[in-house]
Parts: sequence; C-alpha cells; structure tokens
Amino acid sequence: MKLREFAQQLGLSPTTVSRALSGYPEVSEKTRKRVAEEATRLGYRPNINAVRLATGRAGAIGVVMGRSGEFHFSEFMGGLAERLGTEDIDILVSPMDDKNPTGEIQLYSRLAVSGRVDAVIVHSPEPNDERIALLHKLGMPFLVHGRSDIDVPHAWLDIDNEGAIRRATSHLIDLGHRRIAMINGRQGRTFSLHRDKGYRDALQARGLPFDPRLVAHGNFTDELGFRFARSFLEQTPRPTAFVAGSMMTALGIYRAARSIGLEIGREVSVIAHDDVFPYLTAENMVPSLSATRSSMRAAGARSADLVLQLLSGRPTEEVHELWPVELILRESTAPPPESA
Amino acid sequence: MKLREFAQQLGLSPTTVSRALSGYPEVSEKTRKRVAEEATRLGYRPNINAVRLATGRAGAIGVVMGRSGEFHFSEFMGGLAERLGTEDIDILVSPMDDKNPTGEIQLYSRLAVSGRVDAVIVHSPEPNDERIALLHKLGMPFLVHGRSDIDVPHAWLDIDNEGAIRRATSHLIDLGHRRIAMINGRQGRTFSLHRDKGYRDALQARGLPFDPRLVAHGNFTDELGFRFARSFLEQTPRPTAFVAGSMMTALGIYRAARSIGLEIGREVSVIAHDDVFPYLTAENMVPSLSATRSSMRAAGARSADLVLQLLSGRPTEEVHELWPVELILRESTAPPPESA
DNA sequence: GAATTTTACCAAACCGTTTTAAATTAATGC
DNA sequence: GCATTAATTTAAAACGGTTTGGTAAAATTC
Repeated sequence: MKLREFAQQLGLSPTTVSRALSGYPEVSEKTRKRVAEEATRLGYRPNINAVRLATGRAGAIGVVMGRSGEFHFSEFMGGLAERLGTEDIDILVSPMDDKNPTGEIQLYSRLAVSGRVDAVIVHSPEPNDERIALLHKLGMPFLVHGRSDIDVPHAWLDIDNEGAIRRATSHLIDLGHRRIAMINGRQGRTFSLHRDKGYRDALQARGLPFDPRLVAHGNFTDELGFRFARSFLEQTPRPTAFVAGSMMTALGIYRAARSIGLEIGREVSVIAHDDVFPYLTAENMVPSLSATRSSMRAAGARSADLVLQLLSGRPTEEVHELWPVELILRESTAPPPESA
Repeated sequence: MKLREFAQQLGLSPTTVSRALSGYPEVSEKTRKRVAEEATRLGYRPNINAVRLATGRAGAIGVVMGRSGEFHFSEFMGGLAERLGTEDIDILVSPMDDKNPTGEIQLYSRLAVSGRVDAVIVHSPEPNDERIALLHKLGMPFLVHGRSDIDVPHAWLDIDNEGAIRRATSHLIDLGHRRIAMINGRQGRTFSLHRDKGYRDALQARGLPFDPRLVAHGNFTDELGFRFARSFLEQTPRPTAFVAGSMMTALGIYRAARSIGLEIGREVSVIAHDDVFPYLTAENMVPSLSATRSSMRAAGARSADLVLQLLSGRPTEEVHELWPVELILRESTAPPPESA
C-alpha cells in the first residue's frame, strides 16, 4: 500500500499523513492518533527507499570488517544490532582486505561517498589514523571504537586499556613476580600502545626494569599466543607471569606452558583481557583465568547509542566515553614459585 | 554530481547515460566506453537510494544473527561480505532474541515485508522450519545455509554432515574404539540430526550398539563441551573416544580429559568438526586435533554467489549444493588403550 | 534510390516518499 | 460580528535515478 492510497482511505492528503507519522507538530492530536491507528490496522509502512531518497538519509551505519583474528567482531556487531534493531537503521558490513593496506583508505572513501551510510564506526584505530582524518575531511559522521591521538576531533568509545593493564601488571608485581611477559595486540594500534604504557608504568612504579625481550605484538590468535609464550619460556631466567591481550592468546599461553610441563597458577601466572564471549569463558578455563574484563557486546550496544546521538546533532566533542575495566582474579594467578 | 549534470557534460541524455552504465544493449560501444571513462574521471556514481526506489530493488540481503554461540557467524559473514563487496549489494544484519522464539518468525516477517532486503539467508534450519514456510509464502527469495525436510521448495547450501560424522565415527571404530561419545549441536537442528544419523549409521554398520547415554546436544561452547565430556568420562566403562561438533566443544573436551588426568591421543581420542578459524586452528592444538573440516568462510562466499543467482532468476529447485567434508587425521586420534 | 529494418539516442512518465509554500479553517481580540 | 492571528491541511515541487514509448539517422533490402 502506498501513501497516496492510504491517505485517500483516511480522507486526508499525503502530506498530512506523512507529517502525522513522522511526528511533526503541525498536525492535530486527533488526526495523528487516527492516522497511527489506521496505519497499524491497514498495515501501511512507508517505502523505505522512497524515504531514504526524499530525506537524503541512508538509514544505515557502516562497519568495516577485517579478515583476521576478528572473533570479537561478532560480539560487537551483536550489541550494535541489538540496539539498532528497534530503530529503522541498518548495519552495513563492508569487508576489508587486510593484505592490502592502501585499499583500506579507499574502502572508507568509497563507503563515505557512496551515500549508503549515514555514519561509520572505525575500529582499532592507530595514534595517527588516516581513516579518521579522511572521514573528518569528508564530513562523514563517525565513531571511533578506541581512540586516536590525531588532532582531528572525533567521537569515541574506548575502554581503559592502560589502567586495566597497569592494574593487572601491578597485581602480578604485588604477588612477587619480577619477570612479567606481555603478549599484546597488533603493533601500532592505539589500544596496544595504551596497554604497553600501562605495563611499563606499572613496572616503573615499582622500579622494575623494562625488558623488551619480554614483550611481543601480534594478532589475537591462539597460535601467536603459543609461539610467543613458548619463546619467552625458553629464556633464562624465564618469565613467571604473562599479561595477555585476548582469550585466544591465553589459550595459546596455557598450551605453551603445558607443552613444557609448567603448571599455570603455580609455576606460571596468567592474566588476559576478556571481551566476554558466550562460547569461551575465563571462569571455565582450567585453571580458571584471571582477567581484565569488559563486554564487547555492551560496547557494541553503546556504540549504536552514541552514533545515534551524533546523527541527531550532538556535537562530536561531547561524545567521548572511557569505560573502566574490571580485574577479576581467579586461579591462574599466584605468587611465583621462588617466593612460595 | 547528479545524472542530469553528468549527462549534460557528456552531451548525452540521462537515458543514454543510465543505459550505458547499466550495460543495456541499445547503446553503441563507443559511447558506452566514453561514458564509463568519464564517469570514473568525473567521479559520477548513481545515487544508490534513487536506484533502489526506481528499480524497486532493495540492494541488500538479510542475515539474522542469533545471540548465542555464534563464533562461526563472523566467518560466514566475512565470506559473504568478501563476495558481495564487488557487487552493489549490502548485507543487512538483524539481531535475534534467542530467548523469545516466537519473536523469530515475526522478525523474518518484518524483514520480508519491510522491503529492505531482496533475499534472506536462513541459518541452522530445522527439519520442519517455520521460517522457510513463511518466506516461501511471502514470496521472498531465500537461501538456506543447511537443509530442511520441509515440503516447501528451498535453495540450500549445506555440508555433508552425515557423511563427515559417519567417516569420523567409522575411523574411530577402525582404530578399535567401541565406546564413542558424541557431543552434538543443538537438539532439533537439521545438521545435528544429520550428524546423529552419521554417527548411528557408522555404529550400526559395524554392529555396535547405540547408547543414548553417550550422546549429548547443546550449543557449541567450551563450557558444554567440558560438562558433557566430564559426565561421560565419569561413566564406567568410560568412552575412549569423542566426536565433537565444534572447535569450542573440543576445547572443553580437552579440558575435561586433562582435569581427570587422561591423555588425549592416547587414553582418549577426539575428532571435532572444524569450521576453519583464523584464530584457533586444529593443527595447533596440543595434541593436534583430528577434524572434519569445511571452511565456513568459503560457505559464506558461495552463499553470496547462490543468492545472486537466485536473484537473477535461477530457479530455486536448481540451487542445491552439498559440500563434501575433509577428514584430517592428527594426533588426537589413536587406538584405544585396551588394544594398545 | 525508395522502402524497410536496425541502430542509437531521447523526452517524458514514473518510483513513493518528504518538504516548501500556500490555502483553508478555527480561534482570538475587540 | 469583523479583522487578525494561529492552527490545520493541502497542492505541487523536489529527491535522483530507471524505463516506456518514441523518433531520427544509419544500414540494409530489393
């Protein structure tokens, strides 16, 4: 059913009906109510593409999906979708070819000029992120999931990576650990830098030396967790504790420790960052995994909110949100064997 | 830049330009080439919403995303997005509230009538799936990822779950195992039924009894893998081998076996189904995990293809694709200890 | 070389809304 | 009760393309 027919049935003009449904003030309460009722009764719904053409709004927000190590992506998306489900706003997923980094900026470019999205969410930014500069230049509203040091105003939602890792590391130091290894995320991402900083600051606060041979960077995969942990554990003296960037990394570390006969929670301590997954929980690992925790799904849902706020005119400078991170201690952390 | 301006610059009518760009035959090769070149040079791109309004096509395909245990979802999506990235077709993600099963059918209903998608992908169907009946009734094109027994024609792409599990189980029997446990997917899903069948058929072919106490169903989570494996291993005599529905389940089984001091690959054998993830690989587990393998990402990419074919008129009855599944033997399978 | 077909292009109608600008009706002031 | 103002409603013009139904020019046929 089209607007015209529907309006005719009501004995009103299309204009009035349109305004009634979109909540404009210049229509009497009585008519508005009648229109709303009849709309649900007769099942009239405006054609979404006509609306989009007429309003110039795309009715969608864009998310770029990388190829590798993105197991947390679906949680974020889930949160996003959950919140956006009630609005008339779609989520548009674009794939990104990680192998071709110059392609990324083109991709964002295309996304922005294509007019298919009203806003974009940028993930895992870098301190000086080209994408942010580009989107700002193009005037496309966007929210950064994470942060950037770039001197371009940008709305962001981030978790306190630095604080989380500082606390995690401090806790390990408190337990008596002196050689603490860190398996961080990809080199160059802001969140990795923040975590690095949290780690170094914690060491420095206690006067412990920073040893670059105990720090590694890479994708959040079980495999890298294993490889890095393995090579760290081959050093002498070997580290007695690990700070890990993700659950998958932690799996790799557990595996590496076992492979050389070390018992986690006794000979080696581990704290990892947990994005909270329904299918793999820190609580259930053996031994249960101490973790810094922050729900990726919640971040997705909140990101949706913030994007909606941006779109309804809230100034970019106001939209900054830094989430605290819980530190949950479980069995994988204990004093080092020497001090036992 | 609008079509009108662009056409004017070329000294052509909007009609001709439109046809040239959409590849209609009634335009000379020479003009078509010129139009194409100028379009890229001047950066003209048709307004997507205008196109959608005029053509009546939504330019998007819908995917419904459940909440729980969907770690393979992002791989599927990745494949989908990869393939669709070159087309002018978006992916629309709708969230589903798993807790409210009646909501699901409403969701599909809304999705179909909203006119926001040209086609829908249905995941994890049941033998008599309401969603399939609904979409058929509504005349919305759709592809089922999996299969259904429902007597409604539907296009599908599925992997040979039955054959895969039959082979896996047979292999375990060949090795000498007699008590083989099976931790399957959610009760009622077609793929779970197929796997059940493969399992039972393999047993039957060798004259082994089917013991319902060795079969469990549930979401693909590490936790359920652990819990089920644990309870199976407490039986006497205990199973000497496991067939598992997912990598996460396998993680749980490994954990359970370890927790009671059993060595996998010697005292307990495990074969799991591997959807191929970049962040967690069967090869790298310790011991490396024997697996039935089929790439979820490839399935996503192919699904995109098939949906496009459906949309361009290929008849539903022709679109059926059953993928064979590899069985890859690694260290987690060995003869049972008794026969060693 | 006239009649016919084919090729290449175009003007105008249409897709289904929103929104601007104007017209009607109701309410208020005096 | 008339002029003025405010509250509703509406006709018509966007929004930016595609597609229908032609027409003029070029190629073919006889």
